[in-house]
Amino acid sequence: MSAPGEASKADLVHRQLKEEIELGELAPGTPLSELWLVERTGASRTPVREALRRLAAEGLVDLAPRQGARVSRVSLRSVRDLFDFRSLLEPAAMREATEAAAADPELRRVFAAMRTEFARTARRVPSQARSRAFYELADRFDWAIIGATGNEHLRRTIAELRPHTARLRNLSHVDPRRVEVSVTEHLRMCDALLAGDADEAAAAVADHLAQSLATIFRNLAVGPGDGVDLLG
Amino acid sequence: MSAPGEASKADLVHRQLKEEIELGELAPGTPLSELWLVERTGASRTPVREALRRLAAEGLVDLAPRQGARVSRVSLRSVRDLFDFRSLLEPAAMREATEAAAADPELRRVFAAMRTEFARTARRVPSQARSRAFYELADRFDWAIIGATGNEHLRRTIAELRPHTARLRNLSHVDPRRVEVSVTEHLRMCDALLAGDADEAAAAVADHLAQSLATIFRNLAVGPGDGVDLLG
DNA sequence: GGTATACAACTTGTATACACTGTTGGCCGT
DNA sequence: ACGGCCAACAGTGTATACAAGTTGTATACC
Repeated sequence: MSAPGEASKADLVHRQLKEEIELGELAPGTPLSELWLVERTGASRTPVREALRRLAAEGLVDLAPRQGARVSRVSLRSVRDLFDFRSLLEPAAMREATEAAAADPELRRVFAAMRTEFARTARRVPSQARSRAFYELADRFDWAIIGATGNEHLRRTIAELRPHTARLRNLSHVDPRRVEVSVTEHLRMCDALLAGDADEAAAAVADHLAQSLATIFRNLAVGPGDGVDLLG
Repeated sequence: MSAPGEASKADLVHRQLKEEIELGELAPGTPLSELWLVERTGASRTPVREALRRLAAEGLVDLAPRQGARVSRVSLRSVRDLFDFRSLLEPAAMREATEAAAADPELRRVFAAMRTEFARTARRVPSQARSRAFYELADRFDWAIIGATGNEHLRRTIAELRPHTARLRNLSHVDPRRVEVSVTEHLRMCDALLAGDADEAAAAVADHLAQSLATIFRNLAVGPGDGVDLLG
């Protein structure tokens, strides 16, 4: 309790790198030499190594045994895989959250408050600030869903996918019209969840994911072939 | 190709520990001091640490920040979570495998051969040897399904759950009658897969998992409460 | 001119020494 | 006898030195 940091240097390096990869500041394909990270972070090789291994386990870094680490690349294939997988997991999580909310008034209150915030966001004029505010709110919503998920495996797996999704958002530019639609999708999810309608809530998540994927593909569609790496 | 080991010491330690945990030789709750593992494995602390972190990421080891690692405990809750999660993932994987097999004659041949082996197993007299042979075959079947899964996330996640399942099997004793039923369940899966009936294949997996869970709960049911740790 | 080979720089893999924290047992005081 | 304090210990977190492998380049040879 008295620990100055509570977090080890490995934690700090891990968090910092994860954030930079998520934000796209470290572009896909960027080589991550341990020594370079040592200079950059001030930590020694041991915690840097640990952070790299963790990132590799999360799929944010590609690790080649004796030749170093790179920020993982993003292919059209990997995007499709990611969203297919999310489409499998997140409706299930939403179902659990819906049932949890039905049984827990406090949780219901939290989601009701978020619904109000989404509605308020919907009425704001489109702007970069609104987009930022929306995505920040959507993040909190997602975390609330994750938190309401009882199944440890499901919770951890979904949480591990989030940085990938966030990175995609940050690598492609935000489309204001997409925000418009996404707000209404979130309202639909909130309504179903608050109504205790698990099927509808799950369907809402699935639709939301399908729409997100379509938008991302539209904004990313560039390369000649399918297996082409987008960035890096 | 000329590398003497191809595998780093961290890999070796990781693999060894994983196997020992899976087999139950290292019981849940067993403290895993780094120094003890250093003596035990002959490697130095660095690879030992890396192996421990990896095992922790896989959920086979519980890591308490400044006080060491223990083999992760198994609770009724964790068993339920595991099987609920598998029930979400594996039918989806089976669907993918079914479609892959429909499109790939070579793959179909592999599964047909396995079906034959399952049938042969069914005709053997019940014995410990048959049980071992069956589980070895079932393992190969599972890996074939995993291998036929196109989605990287799905594949990796399912693969990561396998050691947990195997450990449960090894911690509870094998029930010969369960083997009997499980063989027929696998035959049903093979038939559906070879017939290209994805729905039936998925349903077969779901039933198989439900039966497995029921058996494990029957064989483990002991403790007073729900949250009670079984071993360690 | 092209190819093979030896070398050099750099990278990761491993071992070990040091720093710091949490725990445990005993001791003292009450 | 019981409870709290303190010190020795054990264990992890970190830094760094050393070993081994890989890649790219320059050079010699065909």
